[in-house]
Amino acid sequence: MPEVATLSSLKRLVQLPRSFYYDPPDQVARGLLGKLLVRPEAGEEARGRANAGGNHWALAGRIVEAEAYFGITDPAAHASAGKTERNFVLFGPPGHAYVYFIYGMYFCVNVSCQEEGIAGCVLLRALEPVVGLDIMGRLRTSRKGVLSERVAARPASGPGCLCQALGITRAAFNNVDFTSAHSPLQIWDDGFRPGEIVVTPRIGVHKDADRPARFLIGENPYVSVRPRRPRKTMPCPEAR
DNA sequence: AAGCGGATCGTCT
DNA sequence: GACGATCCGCTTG
Repeated sequence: MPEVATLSSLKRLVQLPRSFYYDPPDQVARGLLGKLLVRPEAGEEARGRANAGGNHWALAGRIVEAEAYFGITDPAAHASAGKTERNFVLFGPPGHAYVYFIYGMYFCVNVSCQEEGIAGCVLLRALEPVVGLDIMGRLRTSRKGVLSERVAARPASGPGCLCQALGITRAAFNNVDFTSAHSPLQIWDDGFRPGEIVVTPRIGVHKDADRPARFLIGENPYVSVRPRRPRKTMPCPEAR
């Protein structure tokens, strides 16, 4: 099912123009479902472990899950406290990559949207591999050289997994322009249109935890499968 | 199926 | 000095 194409075999590809990214985050998140996140000639820039596939390869995956973050008015958003050294990309022009480091170990990538000065964004949470499934597996291989069948089959299902599978780091990708023809990270439309779109609360979010802002393609096996957020522990009134 | 703890560190209080 | 827009492996039911 995955690995249906090489990059050059894909037809009718159109890189999303800047104008696509001016809409509000929830609208952009829906619009991104079904689009292709592409690293053209990824091997050119890859180093070390990331270069395991050789010198000339491309990676592409279909976006099947994304979350909307609503800028300074959204308590769950990184932009809620205003512009900082970390999140400045969100306040710039739309269609750029905001990459941040999380839990001391992982990266996550967002697509900035809305006009300059307005800090809306969309967190990319899961891809269906389309080009380079084998390379994605190598990039997901642990330091100990372990690559489970489960991970190899769904290497980009989760925001941290997605960045690892595509070799996305903050140093190399923060603030890159998705709309540039020469960008190392691009978003293309190949004509695919998702069927049913499902909306749920965002994953791992505690502030404004019930807001429906996570969008995914229904029935798609590559969406991240995560446990429901832990139930609040209720204090026992008898205990003192 | 769900819950936990460990790994690991930049960012902001 | 505490806390994540996470992931994985192990334990428990």
